[in-house]
Amino acid sequence: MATSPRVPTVTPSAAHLASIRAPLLAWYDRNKRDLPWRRTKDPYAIWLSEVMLQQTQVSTVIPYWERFLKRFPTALALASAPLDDVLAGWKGLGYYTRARNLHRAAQDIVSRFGGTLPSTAEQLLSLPGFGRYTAGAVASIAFGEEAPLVDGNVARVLSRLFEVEGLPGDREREATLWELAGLLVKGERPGDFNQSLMEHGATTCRPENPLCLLCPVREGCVAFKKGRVAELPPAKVRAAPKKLTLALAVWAHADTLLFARRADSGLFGGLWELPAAEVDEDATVEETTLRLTAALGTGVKLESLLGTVKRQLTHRDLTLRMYRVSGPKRPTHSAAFQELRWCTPAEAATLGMSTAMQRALDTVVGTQA
DNA sequence: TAAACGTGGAG
DNA sequence: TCTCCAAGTTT
Repeated sequence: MATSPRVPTVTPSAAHLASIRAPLLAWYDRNKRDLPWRRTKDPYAIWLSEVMLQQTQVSTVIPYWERFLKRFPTALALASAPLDDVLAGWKGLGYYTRARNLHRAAQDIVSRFGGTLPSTAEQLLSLPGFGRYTAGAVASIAFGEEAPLVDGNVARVLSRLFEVEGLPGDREREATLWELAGLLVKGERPGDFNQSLMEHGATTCRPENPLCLLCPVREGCVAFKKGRVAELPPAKVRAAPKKLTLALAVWAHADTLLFARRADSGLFGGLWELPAAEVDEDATVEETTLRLTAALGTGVKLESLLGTVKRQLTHRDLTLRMYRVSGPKRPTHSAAFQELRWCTPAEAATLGMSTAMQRALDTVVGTQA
């Protein structure tokens, strides 16, 4: 099948590339932040940092990274741990599929690579949770491969430096950015260079109010030259969050409450919760009773509304309604959940649980006290 | 391919 | 309070 040659949007000269690479690397050596994962050469620890940093801010990640590494110090330790423990270690970080993929990848690393991470981007790409970015990051930073990477920072920096047009997600734009990143990474210290690009984007070439006066590569920046820094790259269009209302069953027995583990896929996949059923925003008590009865597989009676928790997720406008419920027969399993368990709030605190659910739990436990 | 997937920090 | 978003991947 013939493929038409793609016309490059930009064709930077060797001089232009050189005017960026060396100054940026030198700037990085002088200005890089002292981050804990920059003090290690352990590929596993570096991989962990890259996964945690996906869509997550540095300051949030630091304590998680240190705690997780103590609990699961090697790929082998992680592979051997129960998924439940891994999710508990990820508790509160969000995007929980990352934790499940991390766990699966560790098991692949043990079974396919003898417990040691493979060293090339191409091999890493075959592991769960490794996309193009993470493969390039681990290959270059941990193993010194001249593998490019493009994250949000790099996309912004390169868009400005080379005046790359197009909206985030545009195919041709993405191809151009990866091509530029691939040209720039060739040379000494590819891992440090990749990090310099990201560090520059995070601290200087920021989305809003970039510090162009402090920029080490201002001379080579087409957007700066043309006064287009503020308009490149264009902001991404974001879909309005959809409403999701969940009725939560607060079923008390002795000093325990009923908890359920969600299905592995979808929102809060694999996490524990007060048993939840989706309801209409304006659902009646009868409708809510039916939904919770169906979810638990046994008849329940709604005693009272104990409270409501609202959370804003990126794509969801989440409302949690906590209902005290009772019933003639206490369930121990249900088709709607992977597992049911009666445990005390203290025991529940050690389970993998979303922050949203933790808030709901704190609310009802406070209500009962 | 567009949509789904969490959270807390910053302005 | 509210909007935007931060070192992306998966389906």
